[in-house]
Amino acid sequence: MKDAISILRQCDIQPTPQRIAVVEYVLKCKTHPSADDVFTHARKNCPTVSRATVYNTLNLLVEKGLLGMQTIREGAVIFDANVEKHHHFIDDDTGDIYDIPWDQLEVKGKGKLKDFEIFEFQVIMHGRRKKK
Amino acid sequence: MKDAISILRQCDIQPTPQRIAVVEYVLKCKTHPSADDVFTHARKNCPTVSRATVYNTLNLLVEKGLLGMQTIREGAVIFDANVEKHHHFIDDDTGDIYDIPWDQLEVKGKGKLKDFEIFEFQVIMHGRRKKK
DNA sequence: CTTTCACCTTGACATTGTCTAAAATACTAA
DNA sequence: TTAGTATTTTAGACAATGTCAAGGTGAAAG
Repeated sequence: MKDAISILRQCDIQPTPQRIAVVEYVLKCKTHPSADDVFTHARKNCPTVSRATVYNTLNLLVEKGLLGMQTIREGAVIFDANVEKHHHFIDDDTGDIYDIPWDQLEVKGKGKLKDFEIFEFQVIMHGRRKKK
Repeated sequence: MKDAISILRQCDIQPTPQRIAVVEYVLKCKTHPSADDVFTHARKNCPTVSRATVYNTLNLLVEKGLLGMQTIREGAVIFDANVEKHHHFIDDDTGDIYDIPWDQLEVKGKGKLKDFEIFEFQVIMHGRRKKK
């Protein structure tokens, strides 16, 4: 992955130490962190970063298309470094969220919804991940 | 629709005036109200009902299967008097949420997800409702 | 009448998220 | 370099969502 500074520059965002700390965590995070998760981890590399800056930076990244935002869990929005289209599976036991590749599922019948213009869609599944 | 008192009795919930006010609004509501919406409307019929009682009653109804709960909108959980399986369409302009009948869409490929045991799923769509 | 029990209310509390004012920092131009 | 301007950051206030505990109310049973 490109380094945080190039990524920010490429999107016309000034790379400050605070933003770098946020980007370095959130864009290489394999899980689906909440804003507070990002705040906690960003503090490790940049102990002075404030909550407001974390929120500002996350919103900036989402605006620029570098980060996905999902409202599939109760209580807090979660962020997703994977900005490719994909579906989501939520393990109800652990709360873990898994990305499901876009081409694994096919949704048929959207053409029948004459009253609706669909910009985007996804399948949300709940269940339990099988033990290996 | 059956009256609120019978519905509550049928589920072994004591029908108090507060609970009746909540049930009467939320179970005949065609939209997808938040807990606060329910609170506001229940107050009209029962001006002393408290926020805590509204939350308690809503959680009871969800437990008993009389009410659906969805976490598809930012900021607050929404409730759904329609407890049949269905999909959801969210109008990004207005924030309105529409139920999409279950048999209008078909999701194929779930069998390929060998690592996951799916309890339930739905399609969430975002877009704009076409003007008539 | 008193006890008991379920219920309700109030208010405290934690969490998420936004906003503002002021301080700190970083660019720009002479 | 220095002054001036623009951008960022911070701390704290604030509002909204939701849960919880403590105490109050009221009805039924003995």
